[in-house]
Amino acid sequence: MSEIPDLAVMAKNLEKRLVNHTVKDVVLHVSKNANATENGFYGALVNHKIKSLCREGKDLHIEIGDHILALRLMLHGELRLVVAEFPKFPIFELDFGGMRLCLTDFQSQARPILNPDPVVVPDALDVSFTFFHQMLERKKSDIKAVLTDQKNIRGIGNAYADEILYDAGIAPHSIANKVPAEKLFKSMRTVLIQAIERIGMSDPDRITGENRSFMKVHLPDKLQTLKGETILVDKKGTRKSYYVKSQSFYK
DNA sequence: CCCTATGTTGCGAA
DNA sequence: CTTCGCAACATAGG
Repeated sequence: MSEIPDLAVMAKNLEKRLVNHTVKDVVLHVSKNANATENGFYGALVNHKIKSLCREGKDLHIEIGDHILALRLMLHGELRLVVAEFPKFPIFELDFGGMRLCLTDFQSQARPILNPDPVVVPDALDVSFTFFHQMLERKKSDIKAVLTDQKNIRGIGNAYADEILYDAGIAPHSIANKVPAEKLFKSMRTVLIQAIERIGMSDPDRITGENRSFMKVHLPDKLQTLKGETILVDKKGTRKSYYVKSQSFYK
């Protein structure tokens, strides 16, 4: 659920809280999706300091000693910094001796990844226009499916894809290689960067959850946008797209 | 009780 | 072979 903006704010706030803390213990509560055993995480991470923490696509990357610990939140993963609490649905935790960082997920899909493979797919906020344009040229599927597929560009999910396409005035089921690439590229950056700024301002200490109060069209409970446009809903497979009539359909 | 939410995976179809 | 579309999985909370 968490996409680039929420994760970016989370990463910044967590970094403030965690840099220079030493990992004293690790607990792997749910191992089925992890790429290492509890002993593997323990050996790599314990007695090492947190050097930095950043967002990479939809993952958080924590640099600990000479290792990278990636946390992938999937749909419902949440992070909490706690002292005495033991949050429900624990997946993994880093213990700093008193304070603990807990990854939880009621669907048990969130996972810790030790030393993830180096990333080759560019992030939506790092990708060059040239690369983005060439990637779109190769795709004949729905533009929305292209934007949300992490094999193309990383970090955008169902909700922000709707917001970006609304901003660009492009209908979600347009054919990817027919849409105005430059317009879409600009909207992608504008929407994501503005959301990071707004969430950062309104939730200066947020380390979990998401803030969708700034969304303009991905509004499951509303019939109209703030501008009074009727919100249309389309279901393709089980994914819903929210958009308005004025978004052009390129085919 | 039934429905909703959606990231990711994997398979069948084109 | 490649690419696309969709079903399947996970399950708390409304």
